[in-house]
Amino acid sequence: MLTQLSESTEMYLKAMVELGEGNVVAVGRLAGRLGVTNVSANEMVHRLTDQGLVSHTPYKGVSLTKTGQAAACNVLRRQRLWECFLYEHLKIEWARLYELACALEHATAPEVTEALSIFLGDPKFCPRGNPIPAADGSFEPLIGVSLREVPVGATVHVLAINATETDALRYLQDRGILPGCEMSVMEAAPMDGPLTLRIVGQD
Amino acid sequence: MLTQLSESTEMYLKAMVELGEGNVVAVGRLAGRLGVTNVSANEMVHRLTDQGLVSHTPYKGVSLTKTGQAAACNVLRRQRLWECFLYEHLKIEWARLYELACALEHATAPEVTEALSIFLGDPKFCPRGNPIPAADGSFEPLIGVSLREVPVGATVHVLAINATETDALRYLQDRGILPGCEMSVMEAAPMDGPLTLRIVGQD
DNA sequence: TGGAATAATAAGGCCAGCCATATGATTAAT
DNA sequence: ATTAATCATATGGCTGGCCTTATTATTCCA
Repeated sequence: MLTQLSESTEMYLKAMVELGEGNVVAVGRLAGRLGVTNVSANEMVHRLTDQGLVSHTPYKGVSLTKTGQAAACNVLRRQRLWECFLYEHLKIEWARLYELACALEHATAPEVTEALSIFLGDPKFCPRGNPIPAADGSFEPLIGVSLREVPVGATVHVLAINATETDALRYLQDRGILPGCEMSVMEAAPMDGPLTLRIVGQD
Repeated sequence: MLTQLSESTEMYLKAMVELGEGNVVAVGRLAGRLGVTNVSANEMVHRLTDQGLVSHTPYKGVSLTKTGQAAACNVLRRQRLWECFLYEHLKIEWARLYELACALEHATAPEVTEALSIFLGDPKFCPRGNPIPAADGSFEPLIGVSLREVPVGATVHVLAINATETDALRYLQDRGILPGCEMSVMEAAPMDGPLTLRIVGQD
């Protein structure tokens, strides 16, 4: 059924979940995320549509079909299980987990995925704090708040990191901004400008 | 330097080591092993030559250059380390190790390879009995004898399995023909016909 | 030495996934 | 209502890796 999707296909599907705001994603955002041109993303969206993985309403956006959703969760599961393995057992640097696990995920057969999950003790979250979809495809997204929506002065716990680029992750890592960390918002510059944070336990 | 080789390139290089009889391999045998036509293998050999990975003497065969040798050993190292991991930690069926590890090997960054080796305790042999090249590329092939060369009546220990196809491996697995097993050659049919073996400990 | 088997090359084609450039269509905001 | 920005589409092109179907070289063996 999941006839074996190409690496590229898996990346598109995963990207859709990762930036899936309410399920409909603009093709342009997909393109940006995947580092391809809008034209290329558009072509690919057509192919994905033909395969029944997404549905595309021109000028509106793309959304995952049932099948696409299942496939995407499966990719996410592999990705995040590998992140756990690389972090806990191979002691790989936190900031590189996403990148390195991403390469492995496309090469992982179902029996390896499930054996890996068992080996790891069926973890429910990856080292970036994101939930790991279950083997049956069930997947409950985090209930949390984007940092941008936190009022100035409030103190929060970091639930998960959404960034995926190694550089961005390293930036956070260097400042100790990891899941579980506690911080308060000191200042928010206008026009989506920089946030000034105080990390609890640092000065 | 090892600029990142394509999956296909890595497969060709690995195949050359695996069936490297005295280092010069006929293009036809490469094609057979990789399941492509002779024409395709020939084209690919050209590309590999252009990349300085192999050297090809028409009508004679192909051999690995220094660079190609190093790259091939590196692939082999990844392959066999993953075999160890899949077998010892994920409890994957012996006959499927090659196939599943093969997929992972191409997606494995250097730091993952080395961290994996440490995690596994720097194993020297894979579950098929073949040596794992060292991180520096050093690699001493096994000293053993092909079963076809064993005289009738002799008793031998199985040092390593060379087969890579899952079906062939499963055939051996089902008969308990694994590294370490002891057997004697009862009969050898002419013209490279079947061998009749007695496995020590079985009747 | 001549023929069979094997190897190499040439020519044309396919597919996925990307690219650029250019032209329409739609949306949203003034 | 007009316009800028975004999105879609058409066209043509590229690369890697594979394919088939010839045709031509070479090797090896009888």
